[in-house]
Amino acid sequence: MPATRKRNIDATTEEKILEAARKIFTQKGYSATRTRDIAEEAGLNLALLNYYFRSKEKLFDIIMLETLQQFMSGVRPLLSSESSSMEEKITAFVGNYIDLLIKRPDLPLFILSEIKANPKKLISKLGLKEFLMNSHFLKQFKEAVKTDKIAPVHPLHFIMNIVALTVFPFIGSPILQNLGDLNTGEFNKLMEERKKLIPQWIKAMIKKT
Amino acid sequence: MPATRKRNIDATTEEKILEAARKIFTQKGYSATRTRDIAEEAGLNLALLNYYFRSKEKLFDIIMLETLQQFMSGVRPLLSSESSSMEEKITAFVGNYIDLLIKRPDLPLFILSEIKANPKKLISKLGLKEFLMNSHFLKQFKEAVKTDKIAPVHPLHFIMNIVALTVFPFIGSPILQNLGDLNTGEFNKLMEERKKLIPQWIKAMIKKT
DNA sequence: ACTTGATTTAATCAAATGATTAATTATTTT
DNA sequence: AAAATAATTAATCATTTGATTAAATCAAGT
Repeated sequence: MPATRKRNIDATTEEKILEAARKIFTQKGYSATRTRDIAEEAGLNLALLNYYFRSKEKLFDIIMLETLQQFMSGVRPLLSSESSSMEEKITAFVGNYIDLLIKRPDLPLFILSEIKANPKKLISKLGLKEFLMNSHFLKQFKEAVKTDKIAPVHPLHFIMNIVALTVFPFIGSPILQNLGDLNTGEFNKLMEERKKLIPQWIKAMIKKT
Repeated sequence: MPATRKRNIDATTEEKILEAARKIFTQKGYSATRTRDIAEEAGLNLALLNYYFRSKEKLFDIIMLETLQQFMSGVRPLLSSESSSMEEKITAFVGNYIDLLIKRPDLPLFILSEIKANPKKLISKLGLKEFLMNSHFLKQFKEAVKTDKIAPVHPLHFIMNIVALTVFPFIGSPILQNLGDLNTGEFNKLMEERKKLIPQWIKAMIKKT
């Protein structure tokens, strides 16, 4: 019964497994990771994975839930705020995500691949829809369209564009780094630049012509 | 020896295998597809895969090469043309890709996932670098920066942005369709809109402020 | 019709892989 | 210290999976 174990010194076996699973799963995806890879990465006996987490799938579910929450947690309060302008929200959103993605660049491809493999199971766990639909951010956008301050397009275009400009470079980084002869440090410097640039670009895009 | 076989009526077993492999590989990726899935999809005995293509990996290599070529073929002549303006090239590029991706929406995630799993093997086969670096398109961009017609940013930002706005919606479509309560037809209609919108947006983005 | 070679099938193999077991070691409780 | 419980290990299972084999079927040339 690992759930109520006694020994609990140092970072614990359980945490080692989670850490290794996090690394391997996000790196290779569910199908391509072998439980043995995780055990080896953690420096532990294979049987311990099942002792602590019952199965590969259960372990994966934990990692995936945790990952989705991490991916959403930063953005919720940020887009809900009633006291910030739409532009401020965009700047905060972009800055927040680029910081996260510089630290964990393989999150987007991991999440999108697994959602494609299992949309029903995962999309609800993202909980994006319920949240975004009622967000102050969306209200501000619709209001700006209504009062003729910005060009009228489907809100989804607007959201797609912000996310695309922010997230896509990390999904395409192997190609893009190769294309620009950039090492990871140089690439990240470009991403840092985008924190300022994307809000400016978005602003220019939505301006009425 | 399938290479010099006699019988060759109807679309041939070989083509059936390729068709099935194309479908399953692009749908699930290399690791998650079982050779048995392909055989079943093709309605053929499993042993035929190896009879015709030697191994799962060799079959995959054929599909992947074909896919990368399809992904690049349209764009090469288009960005090389000496007789079109930069704006015209962007419009042609976006239109070309959105048409392709409406037909084959899972190409981008497939390609990007497999490149991540095996960058060395695949990036060279894309052959993007050699091509883009010498393209008329890039020359036009640099010239426009130099003559102060557009805002000076790293060319990679510019390329990222065009590709991101065009391709990302298809990568994120499960989430985006859910978010907007759209069926595939409605989603595609939005993508059609983007053929006109993206060039306008790009134009606005690069305008000097 | 017969022979030859290509194609197809059913059966099977060997390795990989997720999972379990039984024994061992370590820690906590009494 | 002894007993009880928890954690760990090595060995093994059962299934899946990519691949092969040997026999059967089919088409074309003679």
